Amino acid sequence: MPELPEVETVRRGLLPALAGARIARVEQRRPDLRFPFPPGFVERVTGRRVLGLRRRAKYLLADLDSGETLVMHLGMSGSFRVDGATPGLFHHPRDKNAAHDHVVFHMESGARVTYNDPRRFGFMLLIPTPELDRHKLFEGLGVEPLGPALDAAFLARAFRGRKAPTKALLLDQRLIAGLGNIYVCEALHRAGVSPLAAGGSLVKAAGAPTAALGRLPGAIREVLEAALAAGGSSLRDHRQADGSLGYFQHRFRVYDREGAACPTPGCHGAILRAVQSGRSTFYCPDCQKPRPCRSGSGKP
DNA sequence: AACACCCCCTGTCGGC
DNA sequence: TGCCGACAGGGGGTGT
Repeated sequence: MPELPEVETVRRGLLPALAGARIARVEQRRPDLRFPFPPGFVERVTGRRVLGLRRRAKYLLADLDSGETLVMHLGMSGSFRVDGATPGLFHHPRDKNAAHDHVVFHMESGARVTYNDPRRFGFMLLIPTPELDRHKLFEGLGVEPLGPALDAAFLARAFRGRKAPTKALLLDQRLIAGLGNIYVCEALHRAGVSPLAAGGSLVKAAGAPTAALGRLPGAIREVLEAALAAGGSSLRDHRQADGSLGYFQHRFRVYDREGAACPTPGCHGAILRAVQSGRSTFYCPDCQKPRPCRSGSGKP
């Protein structure tokens, strides 16, 4: 499930149960997820108070009063469920997946925060809080797509001279941190940019962004904001921490819509599926042409 | 350096 | 109905 809007939605959902709360007990039900849990994981987390819950890219960061930060990544199929403290919210179908409940945080308040992850591509680490920015996982991370650093000039600098397709560059967490396969497809469509075009083709010789590249930051921001407002996308029954479903998946314009009519007004194209670096790309070949002709004169 | 490809793991879905 | 391959929101590692 988890790209930026989903991880941020999870963060907000966990806030009431975690922020300022003390972890009374931890159940770690297996030795590893994608990576082994850090040595002494249970002991280092038990009894700690959670000072705050932040997000960076697709990582959740719980700052503990021990001076360590619990770093959590949801991988492809990770999710959190909160229950116990506020009865009567929403009853999650928990039994079905209980085999994949790998970590349970029992809060002092009585709330239970359960991490479930069938594919186990997620992971948890403990890193001293002051060292986070220097840690291997974070030091190379790119800009936050909803932050002020993402603009046309930034993309022009990042894309200049690059032969990799635009899709691959937008997925590269070292450039922009937080986008995933869905929202890259959606943003490219909204901007009218071909996912197949070389990144460098969107930058003029002098290093200035083309009109097409200029539309991308706004398109990225718009689609992320809209997804956030919808509580993220709920694919494969994925739920928010309170058990509710995000509904942005109903607003996908291209993702997983191969063969459907392009939703761009006036466009008569049909959505295609392509494979780029082993992952599906969905796009409209008519309004996402390699040579952007949507604005400006269209001259070379 | 930059890019393409493989892999980790489980579940689900479509085709035969 | 059942079996089998393809594919899934991520990203680390390796080989060219």
